[in-house]
Amino acid sequence: MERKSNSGEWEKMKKEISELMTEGRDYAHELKFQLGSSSSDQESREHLAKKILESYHKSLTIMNHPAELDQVSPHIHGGGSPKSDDSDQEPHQNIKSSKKSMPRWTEKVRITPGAEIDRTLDDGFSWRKYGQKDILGAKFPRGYYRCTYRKSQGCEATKQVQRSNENHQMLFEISYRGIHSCSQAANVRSAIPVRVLEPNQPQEHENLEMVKESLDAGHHNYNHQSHLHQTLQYHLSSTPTLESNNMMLQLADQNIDLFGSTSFSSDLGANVNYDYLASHNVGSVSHSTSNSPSESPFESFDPNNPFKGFRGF
DNA sequence: CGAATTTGACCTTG
DNA sequence: CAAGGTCAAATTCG
Repeated sequence: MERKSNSGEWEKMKKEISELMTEGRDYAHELKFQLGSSSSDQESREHLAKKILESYHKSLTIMNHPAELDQVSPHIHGGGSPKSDDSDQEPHQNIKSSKKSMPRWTEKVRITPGAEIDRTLDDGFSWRKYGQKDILGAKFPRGYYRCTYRKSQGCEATKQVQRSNENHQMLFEISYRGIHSCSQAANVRSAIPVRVLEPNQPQEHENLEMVKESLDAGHHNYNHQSHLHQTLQYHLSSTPTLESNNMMLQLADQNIDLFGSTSFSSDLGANVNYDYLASHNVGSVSHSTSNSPSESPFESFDPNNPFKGFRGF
């Protein structure tokens, strides 16, 4: 065998592949999510599939033709076209974890009237709102939140909360970015995306099921998924902070598996419908302040009742 | 009075 | 350039 070249080249290649694979994973996450969601169009799914294939292709190309590294693999970030090279001007150094590489995922939370919102929308983390923006085509503004402990503990986790256009029930799309590194991460159970399925799922997934299966076929190891989840919880409850963070990063890599089969039935009653993940929270910082904040479109459903005394875990 | 939110300006990105 | 994302001063909350 021919060792390709110096170790620098190898490292570079390794990094590129890693990024590509990460990108592919993220797209796969999104696709997986959309497959499980009733609201996603064929077009975006195809787009995602294309992106995934692209990632594979590039990775393979790099491995087979390391010389072309520079051309093949620009840079990856979610959502956009694979162009742009930030090799030139860098306004700000990304010494810290660049946002690009942060794990991202989205969940949808539906709330039917009568649900205990305050409790339902609380993922256990403390969030601090830092912005709100009107989004084109969206009826409600999008809220931007970051971890309360960003300053004190350098926790970079953020999330965006978007209420979907007027539906009968309130539907929120919550996008998370970054993993909590704050001390809260050790205490919050579901800092990791774990899918929660409702018993009465829509019969939407008929056509999708095939695609889904073909996806799953790639990593057909259903059984250890729940094991993974258990491992996670174990770590979360037994490990203070940073370790669990690493743990979660690893797990973030395995989300695809987790989504596949891990399922709970919430004992919250029929009011709550988790479309995706287990962790969520719609913006209202329910830990230190405001319970019935203002007339923000998010809290506008203001439950006159804080439901402070819900049963513990 | 300190902490959280609001909100318009400013920065980034496609 | 426009849409999205973030900053930060002013304001509100507890």
